Amino acid sequence: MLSLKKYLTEGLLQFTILLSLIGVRVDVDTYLTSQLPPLREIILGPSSAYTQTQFHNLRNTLDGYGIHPKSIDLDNYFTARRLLSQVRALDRFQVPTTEVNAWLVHRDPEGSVSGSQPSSGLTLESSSGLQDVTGPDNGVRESETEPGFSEDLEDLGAVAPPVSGDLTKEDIDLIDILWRQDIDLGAGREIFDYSHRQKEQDVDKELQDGAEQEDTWPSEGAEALARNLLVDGETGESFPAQFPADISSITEAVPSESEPPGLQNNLLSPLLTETESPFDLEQQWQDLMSIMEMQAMEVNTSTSEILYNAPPGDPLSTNYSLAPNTPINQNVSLHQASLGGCSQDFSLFSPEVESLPVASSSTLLPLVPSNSTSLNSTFGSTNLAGLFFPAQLNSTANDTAGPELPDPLGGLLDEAMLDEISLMDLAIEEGFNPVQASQLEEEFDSDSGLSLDSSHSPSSLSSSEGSSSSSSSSSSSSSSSSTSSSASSSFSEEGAVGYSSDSETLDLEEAEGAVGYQPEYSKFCRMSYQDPSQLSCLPYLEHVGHNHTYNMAPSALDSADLPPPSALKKGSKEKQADFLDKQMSRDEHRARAMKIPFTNDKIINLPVEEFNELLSKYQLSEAQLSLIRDIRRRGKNKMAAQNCRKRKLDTILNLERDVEDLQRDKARLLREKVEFLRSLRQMKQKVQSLYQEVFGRLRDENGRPYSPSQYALQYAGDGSVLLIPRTLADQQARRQERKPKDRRK
DNA sequence: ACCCGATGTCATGAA
DNA sequence: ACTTCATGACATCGG
Repeated sequence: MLSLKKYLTEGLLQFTILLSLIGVRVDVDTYLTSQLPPLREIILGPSSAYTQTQFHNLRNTLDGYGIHPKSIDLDNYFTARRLLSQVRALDRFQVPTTEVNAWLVHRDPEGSVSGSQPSSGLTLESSSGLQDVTGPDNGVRESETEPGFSEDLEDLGAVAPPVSGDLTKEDIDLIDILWRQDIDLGAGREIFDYSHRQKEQDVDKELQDGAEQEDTWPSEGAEALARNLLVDGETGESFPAQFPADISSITEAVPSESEPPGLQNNLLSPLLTETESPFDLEQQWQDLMSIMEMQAMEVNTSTSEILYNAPPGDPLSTNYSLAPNTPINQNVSLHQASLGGCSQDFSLFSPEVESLPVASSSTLLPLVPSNSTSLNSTFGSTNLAGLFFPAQLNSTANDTAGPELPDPLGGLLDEAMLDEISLMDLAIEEGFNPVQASQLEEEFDSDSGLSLDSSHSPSSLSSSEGSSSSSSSSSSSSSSSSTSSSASSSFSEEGAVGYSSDSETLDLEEAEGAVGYQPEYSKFCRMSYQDPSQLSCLPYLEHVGHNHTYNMAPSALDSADLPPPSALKKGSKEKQADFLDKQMSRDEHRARAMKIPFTNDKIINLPVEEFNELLSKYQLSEAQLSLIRDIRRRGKNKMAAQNCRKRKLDTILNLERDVEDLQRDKARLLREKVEFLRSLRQMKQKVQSLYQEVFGRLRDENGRPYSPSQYALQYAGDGSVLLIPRTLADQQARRQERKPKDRRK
């Protein structure tokens, strides 16, 4: 029952958290499931975590709403999906190690492949590790995961110092921080702004240095983050600069590397593949589109200059500029980049808009490569990547698309994202109240703590009761189990209290770490163990029974059962003797006064039949019989009371544990949410960059670039990409923006 | 003297 | 009807 209850509660909690993480959007599953396994493997590489996901279920639900396998969102999608799977797994049972492994596997390939994203990979891993911490092995996990996390943070250049490894602590702080972040992150614009600015500031320099990027990124990324953050408030409207900057940065970065085409492919392909946003793809896309549109509107002038007027020295810039001229492989690249999934989300454009751009080849001309059939075909197939890739690159891009998941751009973005995340994490951790963490830990170990305390308290008593040692083993074992339940079990089941020294040693050994965590527990344990009635409960322990203690008192009873005084410890001996004398239950005294021929233990613990037989053997007066019955009643009630109290304690302890577990799970889920948001940001950034590239390559009939202020790209539900006037785009963007907000409310 | 925790006891209800 | 158990309430005891 308890397990089931716990399971349900945890499941509900996790589910709730999951919903919140997803942004209360249930369609996450659809996104996740929509993805094709092979793609996943290609992109992410083999990972146990991914393999376990069930595609078929989700696919069914997709029905035309699915994400294109090659869509840019795949990466985010997979991550989200992985997270979901993990979350779900949590409901059933928590296998920390597996989770951690999954993260590592997933991220390593990216980091390694994309030199530009080392930090991101690290952060992801670390975050995942932290998240995974939950579970029975908390301590171990924490220890294991945290180092990585801290490292990641350092790599990222995170300002905040690594927090202690305590998950609980982190979890607590994380929750608050994450929630705040959610609010902040919820807005897609911020992300974009951030990404743009980063690109502007950092990408240019860092991208150029292929190998150096990794090293430089963390610090710069952090700076960029800071800048972005500052700007974010404003960014809703300050996009203009970003647009050009991004493109320029990309162009520059590509040339910097030895092989521009390869780089481009890497960049594009990874971007496309990596982005997987299972959850709020629609929303994300909408936000992205709106942002992009806004940016285009505002920035177009500047962007156009930057994009089209790339620095002469930059090969990339030249390539890009040329790219429009060479429509060749755009299709291919586009397929890789596959925006199809996105296109659905971008349903913003009305049929009108679509018709316009499509109809007018002039507007779309740049997009429509000679090779490519129509824009719709290329884009519809979900490939915007082609647009981004130069013709030269395109060929390579196609081949490499799968393996090259990590792209320079993605890496850059990821890093930037990671920086933010790391900062967030740090903040969270910092926010984490050490006291709380310590408390959590103590609570965690409280069980063991109980066992220890129990052992101690009994020890003093044990001296008095040498004979009880036999029972002690059982009691000790139960206490040693360390869980409150165990303690309870010892009471209820055996009723015998472990007074023997053995029990103490065992408890100590087993409960080592937990010692002294919570005095309360110790008290509880002691209470439970102490009671003599427990001993008396067992017939075979009668001689040792709780009455037994009274018997032991030298003066008190003349019963032969009493253990030799020698057995008692000297110090405790007298003490106990006095105690026993005084304590000698009133019933004991009364029984003695009434000259009852048998021990109270027997009176209390004998089965009814035997008890009746016993009574029948003696000629007892009414007063004696009455007393005996009262003794029996009181004795039993005493044990019952003890059991009841023990039960209460157990329930309380269990509840505490459950609370701790739930808190841990919550913290982990929040962490996962952060990571998910991170991936979402990355995706958005990638999409934005792609958008910029595509738009930048568009040329009108005269071969001149379109003005971002006048035109914008629209993603149709069918996967096609249309070039439409700004006014229309803005209108559509506004419409879509409203919907998501309304949903949330 | 007072408080508090532990324990015992009683009354009551349920099984 | 009797016994046992569970539990709230109260009393007691010792620190």
